[in-house]
Amino acid sequence: MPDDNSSNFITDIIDAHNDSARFAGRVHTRFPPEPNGYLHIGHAKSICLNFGIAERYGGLCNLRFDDTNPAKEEQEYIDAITEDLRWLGYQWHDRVYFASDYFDQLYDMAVELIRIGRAYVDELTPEQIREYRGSLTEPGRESPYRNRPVEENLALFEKMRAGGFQEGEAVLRAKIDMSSGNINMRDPVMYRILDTPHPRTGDKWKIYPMYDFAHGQSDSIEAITHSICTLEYEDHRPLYDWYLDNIEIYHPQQIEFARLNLSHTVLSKRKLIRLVEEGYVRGWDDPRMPTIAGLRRRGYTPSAIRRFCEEVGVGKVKGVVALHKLEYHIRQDLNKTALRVMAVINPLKVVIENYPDDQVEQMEAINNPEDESAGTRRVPFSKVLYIERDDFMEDPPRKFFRLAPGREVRLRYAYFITCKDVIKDADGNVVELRCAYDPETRGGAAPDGRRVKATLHWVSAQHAIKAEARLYETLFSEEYPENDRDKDFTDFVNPDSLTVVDPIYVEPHVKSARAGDRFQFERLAYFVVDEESTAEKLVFNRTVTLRDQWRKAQKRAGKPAKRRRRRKAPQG
RNA sequence: AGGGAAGUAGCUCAAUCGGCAGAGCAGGUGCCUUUGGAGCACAAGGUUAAAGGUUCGAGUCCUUUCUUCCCUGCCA
Repeated sequence: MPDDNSSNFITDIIDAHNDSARFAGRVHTRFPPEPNGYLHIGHAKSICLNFGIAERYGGLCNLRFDDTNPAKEEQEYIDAITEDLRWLGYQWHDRVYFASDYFDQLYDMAVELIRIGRAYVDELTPEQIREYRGSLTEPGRESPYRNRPVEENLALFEKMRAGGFQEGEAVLRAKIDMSSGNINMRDPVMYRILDTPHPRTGDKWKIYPMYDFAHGQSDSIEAITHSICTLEYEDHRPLYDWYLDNIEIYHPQQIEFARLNLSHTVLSKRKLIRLVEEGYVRGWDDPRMPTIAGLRRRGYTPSAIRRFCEEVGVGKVKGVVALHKLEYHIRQDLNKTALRVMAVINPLKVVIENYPDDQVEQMEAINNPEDESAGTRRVPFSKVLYIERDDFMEDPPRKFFRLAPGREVRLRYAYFITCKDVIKDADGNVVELRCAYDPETRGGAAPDGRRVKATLHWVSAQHAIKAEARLYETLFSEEYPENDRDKDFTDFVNPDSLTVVDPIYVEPHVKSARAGDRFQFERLAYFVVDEESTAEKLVFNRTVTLRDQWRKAQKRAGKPAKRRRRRKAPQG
């Protein structure tokens, strides 16, 4: 956000560069996704950082797809990433680039390194290359092909390009230092042979540059000033610098920061793709996924995600941010903007005995107490209602202030009612409440000034519309599903991460809601209309529950909130 | 003595040139309420990983130690 004035170690570096005029005061960043998966909340941090810094300094931020490995990359991902970025609200105008746009230039740079004796074609097998590389504590050995004459290397590299080798038969390597403590400097591979068509260049190339040989030069070509990446590239910076220095082209500054980790989920593409392919979720945009597409479908807003990213900040310390911090921001946002509506998820029938059989009243309700301009609506009230089953206890504990036999409570925007009788089935389950209302309390206030301790939400049984609710819990039951070395993270997938309740009963006002509309079901949670909704039936995704101090109080008292246990969806 | 990096409140981050260690969230207490779930107020929370040194003064500078993380793809 442009109004974010907080400094961090990256802005300190940029300020120093500006003071020394290293980049003549320019600030130009880039967001470089590889199109091999969907964007997730961790990418959002990088996006906010790169675009945010450009904005802050009046600079630019490019979108660049890092598409150097056609074996893994697909057009589907390019499209999805573009859509997610737009949804988050960032602008790159016409500055969308592809590393593959630079394949010709990269090839020329490679030829140049061969010419000056700093690159060679190696015909060791992949296994041999691994052996020759040495280990973390032992130096590597030089390849027998390392000192071929320039002309031979030139000819061989041309043969690689022309398809004269099979995959794995030859690579182009930089000639650096096989005894370096930094393994990335032990003659890294620059080009490998891949007989795979590329989504953008088709069959033109048989050889593809490695990340290290493509990224820095792409930054250079685009005149990037600050190339911000994650911590695992710290070891690559000497190589980033080496290529630029030896090719002798404009030299941006690579800066590494700690990627985002979030509790109760995983944020690596490799793991997310497993969740999708192994069927733990319904797809990349499953509302339980930490992907941008999943969060969008879950009902998250771009501004909540952006504020979250601003709040977690940027540093070099690896840590895990608690999921509740993300939830805090979406509640904060939705509290100000979501329309309030009444809905009953787990119904208990209430009959108002002294209310006229066929009477229907339209009660005026406030759409959003946080936003007067949202106006009011009318909610039908009649003799037979549903309230939330959790809002009644036959034998309530001391601090339970809701409905109980003989007790009076308020029905929101309607009347005070008193529970007169409890009707049970043969098994002793409560199936219906017989209540009396006080006609003097219409609208919810008593002329005699008497007060009630609770206000309940309700719907009129004959007017309520039926809908489906998808209640989500965390995707993983463990806070850190990746930290058990003996178990696979999928062992910790939460079996209760999705509970479908069908039907729930919603006040008729929402009948015309459309996919993407967000509501607060009062006293329960925020919900968003899912794209699978039809004209006949709305489907609601629970974005996040309201903060629940009753449940918290129960925990504190050491009594599990028995009546609040998640119930199974009714049949049907 | 393989290379690289990081240690400040429960979590995520601040702390200008060396000058009284702060904030948000979580947790706590209380107030209020026609959402008991909104809102508000208050308090608490620290041997700045440790030891030593320089200094009138060290989270910050120097030395040593400890802990944790990353690196042996023809992935990015």
